Amino acid sequence: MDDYIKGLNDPQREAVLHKDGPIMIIAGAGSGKTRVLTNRIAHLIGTGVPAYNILALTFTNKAAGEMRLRIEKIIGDKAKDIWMGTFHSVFAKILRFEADKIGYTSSFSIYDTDDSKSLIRSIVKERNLDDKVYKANVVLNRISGAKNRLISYREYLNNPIYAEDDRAYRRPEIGRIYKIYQERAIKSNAMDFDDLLFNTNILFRDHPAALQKYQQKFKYLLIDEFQDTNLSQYLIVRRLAAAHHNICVVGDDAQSIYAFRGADIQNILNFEKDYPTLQTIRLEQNYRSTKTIVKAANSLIAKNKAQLQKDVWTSNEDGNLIRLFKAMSDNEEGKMVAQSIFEEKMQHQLGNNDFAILYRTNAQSRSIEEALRKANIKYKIIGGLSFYQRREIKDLISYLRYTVNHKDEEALKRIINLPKRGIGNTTLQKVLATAYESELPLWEVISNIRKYVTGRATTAIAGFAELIKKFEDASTKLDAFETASLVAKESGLLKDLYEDKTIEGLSRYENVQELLNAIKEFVDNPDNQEKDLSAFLQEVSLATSADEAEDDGEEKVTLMTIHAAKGLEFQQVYVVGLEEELFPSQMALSSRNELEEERRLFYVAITRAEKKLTLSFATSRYQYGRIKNCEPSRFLKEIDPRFLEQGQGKTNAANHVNTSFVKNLRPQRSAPAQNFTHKPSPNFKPSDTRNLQAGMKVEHLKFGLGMVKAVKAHNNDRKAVIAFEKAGEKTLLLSFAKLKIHE
DNA sequence: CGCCTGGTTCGACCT
DNA sequence: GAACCAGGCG
Repeated sequence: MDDYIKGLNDPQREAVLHKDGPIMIIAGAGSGKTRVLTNRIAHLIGTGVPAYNILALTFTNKAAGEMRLRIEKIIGDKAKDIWMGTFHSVFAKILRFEADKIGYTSSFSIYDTDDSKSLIRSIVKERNLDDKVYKANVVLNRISGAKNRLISYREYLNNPIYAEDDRAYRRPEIGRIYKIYQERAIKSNAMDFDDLLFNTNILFRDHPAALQKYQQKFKYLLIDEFQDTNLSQYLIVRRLAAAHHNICVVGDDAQSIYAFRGADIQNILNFEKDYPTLQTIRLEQNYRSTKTIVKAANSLIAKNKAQLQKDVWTSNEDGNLIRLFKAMSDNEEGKMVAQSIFEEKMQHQLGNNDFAILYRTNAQSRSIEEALRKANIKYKIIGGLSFYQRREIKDLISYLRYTVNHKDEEALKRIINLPKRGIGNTTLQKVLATAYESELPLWEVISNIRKYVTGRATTAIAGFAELIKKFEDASTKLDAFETASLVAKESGLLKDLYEDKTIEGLSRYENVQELLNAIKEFVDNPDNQEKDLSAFLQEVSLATSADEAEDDGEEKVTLMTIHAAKGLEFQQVYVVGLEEELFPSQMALSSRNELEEERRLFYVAITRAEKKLTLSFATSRYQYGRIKNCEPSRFLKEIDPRFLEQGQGKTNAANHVNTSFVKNLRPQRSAPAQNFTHKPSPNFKPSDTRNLQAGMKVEHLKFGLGMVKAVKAHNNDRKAVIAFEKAGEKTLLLSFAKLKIHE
């Protein structure tokens, strides 16, 4: 037993040794939560609980994998039998087993956000609604919000509150769209992300035998990052725990940052009501950060009203004060950060891995990346456009999805004319309309196209149907990798890419190869019990951006959003873009709840740092291609100034920024300048010249995408693209205002 | 049908 | 700046 509790403090030990009954662990930032969780699971198994009776729900699949490895180190191979993963991946797996009970087949597709939005767009169009009012994003958010609260479309349509609300926003048709969306998804044998949880609830609600089976299987439940579960997720675990009440939740209300997708702090607050015998343990000692960082974080989060009483402390050293950089522009901010990282590496013999740069939005990475590249500092970006979102990858995946599931309408739309085989939108619409009107399955219409539709494109469609039949046939005889290779080749996708000799085309080709490699690995991995194509597709659809492995052995600075940084720690952390309307974001300003969530987000960012923390903001920044003036974030003023460099005794942090750094970082002069000599043609219409200033010099001309030349101008610190010139047509000049001048 | 292009719009964060 | 769309033309 000593093995499990060696070196733990009292509350940690208590959390590990507690075995039966409900327990809630409130784990402050850096309080050794992962260690407690792993040791607790190891202890359960060590005291006789079979590994397959344990279900551990984590926030990312990567976190699950790492935890499994750590448990394996303690108890060995048995750890393989623990069910571990995200809510979505675990319950998708269960739904595959039980699909027939809820009107699906086990090869159901998982719609990603793009698929969902595309489906909504077609419904809005079919119903002749105004797509300015019924924007796909808005509608999807509304539907998603309902599903996360377990409101079906029937309930939605019958609920006067929703109807009232939608009418107030002049979107009365949302309930109808929800209904059609859902019917269409079922017809396509497809579930979106929210359906995975929603349908699990339905399964457990309507099929007591199934529920019982999983209750008996999962005798011990552990839920990590409990503060970020939504109602739908919570009800699933509550149902599962109903038989044994062995439920352990771990979370920190101060780190709840996913309210926007339905996470509900009430889950933590209500937990005690649902489990009166609940034992609550608080882990308040921080092992990660310096006193300065812990206290600064506390001083910030104290401004929030809605929170559980907690006193996070540390016995670590005081450490450095928190640095604050003020930059003139986002580009300069990048330079300061790059320069600072360079210096820190030199002074303290650190590697790139010791640094992380965190930002509020993915778009902010651009200026930072540029600066790091110029400074020759290797970096990696977590998140952003993921591998699986790339066009060529989605193309092949759509083929695979359609091969496995002929009902998958969104996949069909993507591939039916890819590569071009002369099936245009008109034809596609005709086929879809035929299927809807005669209430036939899509595949029935496509595979017997001449029976239903006449016209030129029928030959092309018949050819397409042959192709798909061939793929389907292959999938029954070959393994997932062989099938996918065949599909890539015979569909013509690979050939298209191969013939594209541009740099872009080359990398696309490589990406497809990489996807095939991934499938090969999946097939060869002995830990995977199911190796068919749909198992692979399921895994791929639910891969988190944080899951993407990228390991060429080189040390790199990590760039990511704060959301993606949850659960991670770095010796030195830079939080950039601390400007009002960016962080906190514009939209959060009007609502106190949202403002408090932004504050928690900043709290998460600060508490990622072990030794040194640097905050920065710019006084101007690009947005939608134009310059925006920025004010320092209110959050900077909320940190107790005693913990900020040069902050003694003053109240306004932003006024005593360390500016010594700025002097060394004047923008460098580049490229020979020449006077701007272009004469605007009669067609010249200056649409936006806000960034165009007197005295600007033309820096260089650029051949951009296609046939367009860009004329760029700059003076000392402003840079602007002021015109595009169409090749061949002398001087059709349009005016734009941009800051970017490189490349 | 398919390509080109000019116009328009954009509420971040993630499964 | 990028993604998406409508409209025009070969």
